[in-house]
Amino acid sequence: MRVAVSTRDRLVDTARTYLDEEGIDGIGLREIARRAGLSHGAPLRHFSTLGRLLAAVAAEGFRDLYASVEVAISTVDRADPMARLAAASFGYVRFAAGSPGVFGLMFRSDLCDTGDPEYATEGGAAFGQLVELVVDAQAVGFHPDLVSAELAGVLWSTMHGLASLHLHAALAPTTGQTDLDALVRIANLLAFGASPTISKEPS
Amino acid sequence: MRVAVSTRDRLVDTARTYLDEEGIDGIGLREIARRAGLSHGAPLRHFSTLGRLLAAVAAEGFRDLYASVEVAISTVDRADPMARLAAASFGYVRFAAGSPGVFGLMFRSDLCDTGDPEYATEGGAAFGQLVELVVDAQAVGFHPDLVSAELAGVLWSTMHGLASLHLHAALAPTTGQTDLDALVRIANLLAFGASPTISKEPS
DNA sequence: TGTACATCAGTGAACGCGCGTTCACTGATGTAC
DNA sequence: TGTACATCAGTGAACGCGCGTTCACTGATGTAC
Repeated sequence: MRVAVSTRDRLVDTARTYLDEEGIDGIGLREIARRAGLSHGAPLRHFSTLGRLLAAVAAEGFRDLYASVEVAISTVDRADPMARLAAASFGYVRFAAGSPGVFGLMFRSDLCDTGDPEYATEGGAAFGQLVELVVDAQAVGFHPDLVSAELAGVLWSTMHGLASLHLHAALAPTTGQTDLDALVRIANLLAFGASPTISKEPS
Repeated sequence: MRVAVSTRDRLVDTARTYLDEEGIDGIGLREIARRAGLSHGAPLRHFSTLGRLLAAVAAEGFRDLYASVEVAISTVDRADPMARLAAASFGYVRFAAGSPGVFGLMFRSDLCDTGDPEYATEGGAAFGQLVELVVDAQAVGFHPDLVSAELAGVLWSTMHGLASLHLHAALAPTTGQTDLDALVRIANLLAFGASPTISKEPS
């Protein structure tokens, strides 16, 4: 079933597809318009600048990241905060692995207009989701003395670093053909002493 | 004392200074030449392409990263592998904080010609340095069952993520005015259960 | 129901920009004899 | 010591490119009366 969709949404969708298929390199107003079957000036009827368009794409990415973490969390025991936190790690890197181009864009402040309110809102929501998980974990004894946001920042950084370096293939030549999930399992082991059940992949 | 230096080295130096002062955005052959007081075509007498020049800059960056880690390590007990590993984390982020532009460039494969042998050599050396530290730590009981290169990859990723997100100011708005060393201390606490002495900054 | 007007998405030509790279050249330096 | 030649770093004009953005326009749609 095809749904009638606004040109605006189609532009964002086209950009997302381009990014994940071709990478971030050739992204631009003209290329997006070309792929959407529009004249090269058309996107500016919907976004005042390229930076705004890309910010909308990135915001959509943060929404997907949020959803990916939700999916991962839903596969483990709701009453086990540590398991949820460990699952969130998998959710994070799976999003990055599944949408490498968008993931790469989301943290490129030279491309996205980070002043866009939607960008800030969605980015904040994704981080807030992790902070909540951390707070719950602290309530059951996981480093309750640390500032939640800082602890969340460190966990986020670990997943972010794993995903970034893996996607840039910076780790592959030195660590071999290691898959990302295996590295996340190690990261969880270091941070949480994660149990085997936690490190299992959700189906 | 000023030392006579080759134009080639001056170009690399000029690029490094530009990157750390102005960021990665306006980098290019013409800008580097301008700052070095040369005509815009001159750099091509020393580097066949811009990508090669930037690869040389990045290679120099890896050498500095290596040195920064060495400095950090030298401040702790040589006979304590865990302390050395924890100190290495500080060395990593200090390099990134001190040379944010070069650090940003080093992992931009769209800008650096990563086929450059010097780039690969120096990058490999920096990672190898960390692997050696990990091997020593494993010898005294730190997750001896894990593959050294994978464990090193996870630790590298954590520091890389912290440095990247911090420099992009992605963490600042949500975690507050947190300084980088504080986050590294938390990361070390999670990974190593680091003692206060380890988390102290080398002077 | 019909007419006049406003709105606005989309078009396509044009502008101005800075880029990486090429090219023919100049001029200084080093080398062979 | 002097001459002829080769080398090569550096110059500056030029090429061709694709970019983001502007602008006057067309044509379809919606609205007021």
